[in-house]
Amino acid sequence: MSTEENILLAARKVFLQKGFMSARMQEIADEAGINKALLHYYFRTKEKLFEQIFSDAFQLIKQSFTGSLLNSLTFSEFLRAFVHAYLHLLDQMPYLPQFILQELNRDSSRIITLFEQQKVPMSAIKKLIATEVENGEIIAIKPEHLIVNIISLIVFPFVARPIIKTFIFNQNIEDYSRFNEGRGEEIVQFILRAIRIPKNMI
Amino acid sequence: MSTEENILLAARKVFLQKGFMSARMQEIADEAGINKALLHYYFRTKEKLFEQIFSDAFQLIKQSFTGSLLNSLTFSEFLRAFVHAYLHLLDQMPYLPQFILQELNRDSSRIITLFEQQKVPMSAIKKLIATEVENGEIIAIKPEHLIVNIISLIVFPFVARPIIKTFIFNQNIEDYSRFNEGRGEEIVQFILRAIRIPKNMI
DNA sequence: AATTGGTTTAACCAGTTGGTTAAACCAATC
DNA sequence: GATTGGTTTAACCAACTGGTTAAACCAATT
Repeated sequence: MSTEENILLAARKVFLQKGFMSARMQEIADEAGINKALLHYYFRTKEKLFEQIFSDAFQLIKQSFTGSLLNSLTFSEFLRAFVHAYLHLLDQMPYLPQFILQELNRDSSRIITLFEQQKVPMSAIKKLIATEVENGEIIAIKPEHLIVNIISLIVFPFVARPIIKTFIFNQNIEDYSRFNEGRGEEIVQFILRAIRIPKNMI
Repeated sequence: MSTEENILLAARKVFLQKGFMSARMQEIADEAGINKALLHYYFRTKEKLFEQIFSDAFQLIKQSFTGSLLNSLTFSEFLRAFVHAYLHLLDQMPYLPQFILQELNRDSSRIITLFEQQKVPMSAIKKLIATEVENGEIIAIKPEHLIVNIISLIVFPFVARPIIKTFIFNQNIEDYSRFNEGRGEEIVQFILRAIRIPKNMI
């Protein structure tokens, strides 16, 4: 592993857990097993190093979205693919959402740069949903609400992990991990029930 | 308004927007229209001032939960009351969730103190849900999942506001505020549809 | 008139941070 | 064997932070 990759790996770990403000260049150097001078030798400033970590992190999320979209013809196909792809990513990087949200709230002007760099095919999924509504496959729902609902159900439990662990599971780790195991299918079924056409054959 | 209240108001504004680490005592003093010396005269340290803001903030959330629970006999009553009470609170303090989550992720040991101070009647709502499941009023669902789902749908859009504004609404403020207006009933109906018993009278 | 308590001003301290620099070191390459 | 480039060490700087202090100020109270 090259020194540069080594630094990026260490920086990702520190930045994701601490955020930009609380992250310390010294800690990144320690984590990478090098010294601070060499850190600045590779990435001149903290800001430059952070930029790379941040845009890489966002791209990971984007990919789980676009990937699921490309491989799906129906909405329910997309839903199941996306939920599991996203959850799989978050299992490996549980600090990812809080990191992204924290930094976007800290400096919301950053999102403009991000928006131009990383084009997310939002109109495609909106269209897919709208079409299924028109065809009577799912109930009438605004695509924006449905999209927000999906992402909320997936992401929020990770952002609120400490609070859920404590106030809902009383710090019982077993109960909590059992909850997490079934979470994916629970989300999929919950959403499918909420948007299916009721069969009122009275 | 007393100086103390004045300081607390200013501190709340700054802490909620910036978080503990990024908040500056000087900025709080400026916001309160006083100087830094007087700030330390009232609240000896930054930590002490923060503690008060934080526990006050958490209490507000707790109250919208317990209040809705006390005034409801059925789950759907609780659901509608809670969703609207919570959203009403967040309309006034949109930075509240991100603040709480950020600080709990920064120092998760803080949550233990919080848990002992602020007892949240979680078992009551769990029981209410379990009873309705047994009585066949709603579909079989684990209370933990349902509770997490409710809170996710309410809170997440506030935490992810900049990202939703940009990637879903293309910075179109009108579309976004129209989305927010209908959000409360959208959440209620979405959940009710997801947990109702299907009437399969074939 | 004297006292009191909230308040301001301004300077200061110690600690930490991101960043820089110069010198030496060392292994691979030429 | 000389050169080169990555690397370390250690010291340093300027800026900023939370916090303290002493002195003066001022309005209300006694």
